[in-house]
Amino acid sequence: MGPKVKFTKAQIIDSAFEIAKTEGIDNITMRKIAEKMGSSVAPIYVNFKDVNELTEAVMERIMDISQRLLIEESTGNPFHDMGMASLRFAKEYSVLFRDLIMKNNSYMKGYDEKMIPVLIEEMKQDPELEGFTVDELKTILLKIRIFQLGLSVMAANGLLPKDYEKQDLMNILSSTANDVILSTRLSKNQSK
Amino acid sequence: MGPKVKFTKAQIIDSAFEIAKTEGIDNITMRKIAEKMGSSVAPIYVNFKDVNELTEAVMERIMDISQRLLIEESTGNPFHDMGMASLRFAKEYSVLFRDLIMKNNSYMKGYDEKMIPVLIEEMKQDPELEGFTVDELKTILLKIRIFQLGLSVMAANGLLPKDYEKQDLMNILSSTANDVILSTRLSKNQSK
DNA sequence: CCAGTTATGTAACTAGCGTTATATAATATA
DNA sequence: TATATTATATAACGCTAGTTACATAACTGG
Repeated sequence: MGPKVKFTKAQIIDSAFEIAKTEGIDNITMRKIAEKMGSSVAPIYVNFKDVNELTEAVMERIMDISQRLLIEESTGNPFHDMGMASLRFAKEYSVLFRDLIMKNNSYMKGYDEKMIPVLIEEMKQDPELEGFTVDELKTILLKIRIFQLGLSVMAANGLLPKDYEKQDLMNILSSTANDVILSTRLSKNQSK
Repeated sequence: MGPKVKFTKAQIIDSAFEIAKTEGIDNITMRKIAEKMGSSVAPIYVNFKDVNELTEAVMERIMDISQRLLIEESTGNPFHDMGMASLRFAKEYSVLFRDLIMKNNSYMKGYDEKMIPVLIEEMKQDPELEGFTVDELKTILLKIRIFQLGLSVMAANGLLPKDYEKQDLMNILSSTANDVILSTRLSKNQSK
């Protein structure tokens, strides 16, 4: 019904994603994508209504990646998995990470709000966290999430000591998690 | 030697800062500033070579503010002061905070690097931190700085529980600081 | 009071953006 | 094979930037 397709939707998203990954989401432009593909802007407009629809597609691609990272790091320990996935994302896609955090975007917010009750449930099953009230668990989780975010932001911005590797990041994260848990347990027992 | 000055350098920076504060640093434009002042762009170019020189001036203004906050919160306890100042900045200037953190800017980086040795020295004097090695103090400080950054990012992005006030922020910060210190001391004693 | 200086306004130039109108050519179907 | 379809290229339109050229008018030193 027409000539052969030279530039597919997937290629367009790929190119747009490359730009977003290196220059940030706001720097996606129709002309840059076209140049990257060696085409004009015409094929883009055949596949996408406008630039918003295209950036939406790129956002979905980004969410897929963060989902993939979470699966790749899956060990069954939800703290570890989320921490590792978040840190990998912050390090491997630091520009995008900054974009997402900075944009205060609804993807992340909704994701968080869905994950918190799940994590609390997981925590209830964890023998290491036995004996805590739900409120205590919530506070522990909040502290760990705050720390993890701070760590990810530092990693994305190169604010950590030069020789810090991924393993060091995980170590300091789990070390601090232990600090919080241990300390909470102590003050709990003391007040008894 | 010429007509009266109607638009001073200070006024220009003020207007630019207002725009930055509400719309972000990238949204400073010559025409917007002019409109805010009720002038043309001409007075701006008399006072600044180009838009970069102007945004530099705005950055300095922002640094002045963060400095002012630090002084206003000064109680002698460096943890408390930095935490409070950072949290106030994140809450009162959330757009700017996001710009600064996420831009990976050299101001912050240099500031951090200068502050760390100072804080370590202060920590050495703190009776609550007696008996720790310098390496232990460094780890404690790093953990607290990471947590504080995460907390500030959450505050700036409205990611914390709805009813969280400034006092709650300080409470969770100092609570976590205590967790870290207590836990570090325990594991230190255990290994003896 | 005159001349030079300069603060300001106006309008234009350039560049990059999203978008669209038009032309062209390749393909499938009838 | 002829025609309708459609993927692509080109170029233009309108918009918003930063920047600058030019005109105007106010002030000051002589």
